[in-house]
Amino acid sequence: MNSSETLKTTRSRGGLADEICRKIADEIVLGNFAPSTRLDEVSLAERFNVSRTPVREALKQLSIMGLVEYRLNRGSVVAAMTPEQLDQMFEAIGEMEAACARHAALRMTEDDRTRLRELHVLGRLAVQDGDMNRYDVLNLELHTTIIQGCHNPVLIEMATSLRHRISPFRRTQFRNMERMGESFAEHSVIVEAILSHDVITTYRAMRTHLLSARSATSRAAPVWNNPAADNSTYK
Amino acid sequence: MNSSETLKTTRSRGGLADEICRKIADEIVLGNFAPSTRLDEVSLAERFNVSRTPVREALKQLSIMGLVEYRLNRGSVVAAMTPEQLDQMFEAIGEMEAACARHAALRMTEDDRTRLRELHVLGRLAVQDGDMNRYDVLNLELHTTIIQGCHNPVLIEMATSLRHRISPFRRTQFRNMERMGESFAEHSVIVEAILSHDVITTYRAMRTHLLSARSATSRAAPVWNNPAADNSTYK
DNA sequence: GATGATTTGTACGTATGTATA
DNA sequence: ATATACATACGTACAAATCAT
Repeated sequence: MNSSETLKTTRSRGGLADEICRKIADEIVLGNFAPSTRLDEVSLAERFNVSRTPVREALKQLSIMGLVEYRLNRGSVVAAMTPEQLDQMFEAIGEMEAACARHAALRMTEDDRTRLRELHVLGRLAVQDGDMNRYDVLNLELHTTIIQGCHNPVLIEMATSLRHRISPFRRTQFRNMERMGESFAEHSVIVEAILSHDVITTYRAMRTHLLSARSATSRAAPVWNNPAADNSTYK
Repeated sequence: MNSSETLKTTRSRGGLADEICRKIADEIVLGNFAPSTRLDEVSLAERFNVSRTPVREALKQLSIMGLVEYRLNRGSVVAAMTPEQLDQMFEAIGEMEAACARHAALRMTEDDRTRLRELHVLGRLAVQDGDMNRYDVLNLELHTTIIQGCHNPVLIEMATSLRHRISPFRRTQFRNMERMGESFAEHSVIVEAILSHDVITTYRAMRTHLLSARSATSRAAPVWNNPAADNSTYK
């Protein structure tokens, strides 16, 4: 009955639906639930030791967030994307993050800027070590720092939401050293522009950077939206 | 039992939750449910002649959309915004629509451009007649046309969602002829830039335009988030 | 194409938590 | 501060729809 981590059911407060929502979202974002995976309500309910009700509410929320597709009377699946949709997502992310970065160049606090510098330095070390996994983490943190640097909760929320939506599709972004080096070089321009409050360069460099990331990821894209794909449930 | 429009329940198929969600969203966007209005589950259920279950699911969806605030164990209210939050929303909308407009300048079809021209001409007539209500409608349609002109579903969805979220707060945007005239003049620049594929002018003009709208609306902002405001339910 | 099995959709009841006197 | 009233949270039961055979 007690599935592994259900100890957490110590449950400080109610809000089961929100908790389930977060858990499923994590599984999706972390790649444990792959795109097109069927999300069966009873299985999920059993997995989390709750009834179907909070699971259903969580799935409804996730469908609005775009992480889950909700087909009527036919259950939910982890959102899948055609290469075309992925491209559109990247375009949107580029616009959002470039806007965030522009504001960040004007609004970042000293602490923000310090963290930005630190992360970039750590990124350089990761590149020198050829440690792509570590660079991937640092890359994410750097972008997060810049996004949050705009200090506009609405922009932050939108950009973060978009990042979550594509995360299941970018697990292989840095497969080769070449792309990692390019990425770092682009980061250098961005970081320097932000630190010198140069809004125009910041904006352009961030857009350029995300266009590069777009093509890099698109090239790496396998056959996701396999039409007659696996009906395999996650378990 | 049959409240006025419940005839509509002819919708044989399920999807009640989504339908309720849409209905409540409409009421909010149209201003029938004012910000800070309490959304009582049983009252809503009775109003729509359904049980509380689909209402709850709808409220969860609406909270993710940002139209409703969901406080745990304490029910839902129509999302209210402080002037500061409203300002942040406008900033985000400015970024989104400017991005949409830039893409629209490159991607609009001939039909799109024709419609843009038509709407702008109709807007001029409304200004000449001093018809603010009509201009308000045309203004909305023009912006919608531009947003959709980017032909990126993700950007369109985000921009549209933001517009819905602020709609309860902008019902008094055009109270004076002066602002209407300004708005039309700004539209002229934008429309011309789009029609001549001038991405830079389009982008800058749209940002400027929405900054103007921001200050105009902010100035008109009354005491929305009244702390000890009415607990009046919508009925 | 019809029928049974499985899964989703809705209703309702009870427990729990919050607000109020 | 305690008790009472009331609204929400979750679980369970049943109805309806889809899928497989």
